[in-house]
Amino acid sequence: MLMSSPHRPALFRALGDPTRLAIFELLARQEHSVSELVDKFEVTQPAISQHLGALRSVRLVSTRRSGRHAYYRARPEGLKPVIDWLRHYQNFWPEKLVNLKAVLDKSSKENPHAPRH
Amino acid sequence: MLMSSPHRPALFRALGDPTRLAIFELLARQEHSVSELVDKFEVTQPAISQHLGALRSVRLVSTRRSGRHAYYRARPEGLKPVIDWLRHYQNFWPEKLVNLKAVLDKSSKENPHAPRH
DNA sequence: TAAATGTATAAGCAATGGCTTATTGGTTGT
DNA sequence: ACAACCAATAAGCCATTGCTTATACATTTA
Repeated sequence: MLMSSPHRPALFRALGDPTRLAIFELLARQEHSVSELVDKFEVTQPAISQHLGALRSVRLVSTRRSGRHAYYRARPEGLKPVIDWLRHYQNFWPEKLVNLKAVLDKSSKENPHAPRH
Repeated sequence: MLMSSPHRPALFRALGDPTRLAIFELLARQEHSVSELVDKFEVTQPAISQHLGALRSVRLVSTRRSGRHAYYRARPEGLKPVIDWLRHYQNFWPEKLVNLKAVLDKSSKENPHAPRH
């Protein structure tokens, strides 16, 4: 049976913990085994495994077993609900306020510290 | 002094509660007074005020006072850190995995939660 | 087989979060 | 002035969360 997409609050909640978000960001850059992740954070292995379980439960990461190692990587598609949600607002917010496509089109190197008000 | 943008985990956390996310979504569609929000949810006025305080603390909403009423509305710019974060991934994820622009270009009818006009 | 290794799960604990009722402060209307 | 009203804050309660240590399970290695 096809698994349903996690509810948006659950997705946001999964990303709402600093350690867990950092883990996700590492896994977005490249696959890591659990023990590799343990080496990179100040928490114990069970804590890492629990964070991975939380990320897995909202389908933000996938896992692959090889021998006694478990390799995790981010699932970019897992962010689709967030993207859809932003697109949703795109439809009824004044374009000038947040033009998602324009933002996404921008080169990432331009003014990372642009003023906000 | 210029206020700094909230850290991403804090932003995600603010959106990670179902009631608070629903409040934000209402405020994204149109301005509401606190008492109007109270009428739309099953929680008490203090609970609503606390959620609004949480959203305000990460700059996702702004407030305007008029007489004894306080009117809140969403701040689309408050979502910019989320958009920037997604764009960030755009730069090092294989395009086929999550082409944000493509997703944003898709017709909204395949989105089960498309906005009512 | 036994020991070591990698990971997941169990159990418990302190901190946090979201709610409630009670109260306060500020504004409007009589 | 007083009462009614709107919203924010205080204080307390209970559920959840993120961590820990202890343990279980599977795999590899000696």
